[in-house]
Amino acid sequence: MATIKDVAKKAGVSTATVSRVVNNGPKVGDKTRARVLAIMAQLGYHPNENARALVTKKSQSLGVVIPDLTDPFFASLANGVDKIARQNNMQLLLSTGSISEESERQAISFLLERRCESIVVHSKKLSDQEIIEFANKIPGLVLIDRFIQEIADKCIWLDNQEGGKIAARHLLSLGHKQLACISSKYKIDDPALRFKGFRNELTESGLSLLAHHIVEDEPNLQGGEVATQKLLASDTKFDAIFVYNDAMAIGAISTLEDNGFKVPIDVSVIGFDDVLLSRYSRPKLTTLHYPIEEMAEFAAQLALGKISAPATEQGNGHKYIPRLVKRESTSLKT
Amino acid sequence: MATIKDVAKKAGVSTATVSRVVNNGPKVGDKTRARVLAIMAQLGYHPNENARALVTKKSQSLGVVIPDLTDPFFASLANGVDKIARQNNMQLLLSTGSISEESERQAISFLLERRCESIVVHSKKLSDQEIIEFANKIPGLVLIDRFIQEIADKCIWLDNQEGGKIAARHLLSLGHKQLACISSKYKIDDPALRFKGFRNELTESGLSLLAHHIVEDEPNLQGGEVATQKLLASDTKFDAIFVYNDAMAIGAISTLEDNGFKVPIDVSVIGFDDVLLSRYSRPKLTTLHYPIEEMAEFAAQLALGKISAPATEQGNGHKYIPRLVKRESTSLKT
DNA sequence: ATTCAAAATGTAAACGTTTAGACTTTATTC
DNA sequence: GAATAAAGTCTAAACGTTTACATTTTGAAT
Repeated sequence: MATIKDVAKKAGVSTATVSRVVNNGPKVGDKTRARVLAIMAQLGYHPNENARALVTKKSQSLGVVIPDLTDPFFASLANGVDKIARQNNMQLLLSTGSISEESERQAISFLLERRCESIVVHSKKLSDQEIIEFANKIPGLVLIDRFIQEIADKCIWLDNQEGGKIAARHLLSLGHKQLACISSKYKIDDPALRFKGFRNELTESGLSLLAHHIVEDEPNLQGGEVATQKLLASDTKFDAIFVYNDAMAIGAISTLEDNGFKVPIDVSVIGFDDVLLSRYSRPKLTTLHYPIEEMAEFAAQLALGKISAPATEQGNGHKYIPRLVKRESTSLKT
Repeated sequence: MATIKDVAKKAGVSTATVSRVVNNGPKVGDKTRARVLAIMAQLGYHPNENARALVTKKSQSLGVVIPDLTDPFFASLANGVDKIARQNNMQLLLSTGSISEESERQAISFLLERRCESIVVHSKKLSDQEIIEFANKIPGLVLIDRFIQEIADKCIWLDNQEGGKIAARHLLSLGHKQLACISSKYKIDDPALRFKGFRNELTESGLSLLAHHIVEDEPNLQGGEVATQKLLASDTKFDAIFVYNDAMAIGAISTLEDNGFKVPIDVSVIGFDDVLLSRYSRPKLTTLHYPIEEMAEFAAQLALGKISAPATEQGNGHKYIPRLVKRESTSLKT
């Protein structure tokens, strides 16, 4: 692979001049520029970005850490970041760190070691402390889907608890009284907060949510099916289900219908996230819109320092509120 | 950010020794190793991967070029590659090059400039010639979802034409005679080959496929809806539709049902790809399984040189055949 | 022609690593 | 305790760039 020296020698100029041509630098004559360009093409020269990053201390890339590529939710997140990266002529550096402490650490380290100066991190397992340390090392680190007080102005997050509350109000307003929940088996904050908000609202209405009203499984389509089977196998009576996310909700509806329940006639189902899929399932899913792509774009701009940082108003960081999207999977209690 | 020199100085050893510790090299005493390790932790030292890549000419990463993150098909592809990367302790370097010649070129160049030595490329727009040139520069480049004779043993591809043939046979065997097609508006090989295989098979059965039997749109859910609306708006009669991919097929079913058609009673619909979604739509989608994740894993291994390369048998490269998955969206003509 | 500023180009150090090869210390054997 | 092998450590060059600063060239103004 040709280097800048090869180009310089063949063009009869110094590497400094070639470098200026490569970077569209200012002080270089027209004929020289043309000659160098020609030779670059002839030699198939591609600058070594590692060398360049080493000396400039810039990586020209925007990093993003997510657990998993196949989950459409994270795909949207990554896509939002990618969009901003392109707008700024940078490339996406994607690092997957499936939800485990060690792999999240590795994923961030990977970016750090490449001296990626701006990164959007989704992390559920790392301790607050460790994330704060990373943030101190990387000025352009922002945290998405999580709130840590000490670095509030670098946090872009969704108020999950409020989401649970909104879901509860919706179901209650439809006249449902026997509520069940399908949750994720993973012990991260999100499900806990969603169901806390949900339960609080029920309590205010004099209803309660008992342990056997909540079943858990993997937060995906299959998990929704399995969880619903568990729910059906128990004696629990329910006329509405609040489900952790859309994928599970669709799995739940699938299983309910396979077992002779009509949604929403017999059971109302409400999901969370509003992934594209929810608009195309039958019945169309009522859910809470999680503006993840918008949040990701905001996060990316923040990471790149493109935003003059309205920062934290109430010390809340950048908080987003989910929005109820009424479709067809919930209806008035019959 | 601490460098190897800082660590060396503080530990009272040379950078060579620190380097050996960092890389788990052999010739270093136990007490020294322990001391260096301690100091590394204390200083929060993270090796500069750019410098390392510069001198070793190894990037420790596995590249993948895909058009888009939000398409579940490509997400699966990337996921397959990611899986192999992890197995080999490498990180994924993902480069998106939405389907345009220039952005595909940029995406590959990005990887090349980082001296990523193994890359899995999905490219539809670059000319054969240009891809061959890249392949010559990068020994570890493999091409997925496309076949180029000159680099046959680096190609992992699916026989789309055979897929079209299988779809046609299936529909014919169910007694359908009035076939329509919904295609992608993008002029790449895949739809062309799928419908060529489909048409050929019809011709053999004495049926024909005329221009007005084929409508095109964006290859996504919305596109499927729009295309179906076009089909309904025309006078074309049809009792079965072969759809370019699952996303469009689900959009199509959605629109058909909104217009009073029952699937599969009134119209059979067959998709292509077998994305996860197809198992959860209602009715469950009959489709052709595209083993993209398996192919991606194979491609990644090939790129990494982990496979002793059974290479090309018939000069066909690594060819995969789609498999019919019968579910609920097709049925006997009533 | 001479002067001088501006433009073009070159020189060389620096970025943070790895790794041959040289050197030093330690342990083993007699 | 000498000889030697083995283990540990260091020195210094190299990787491919960028970029201050120095130098040369050009051309306009006199």
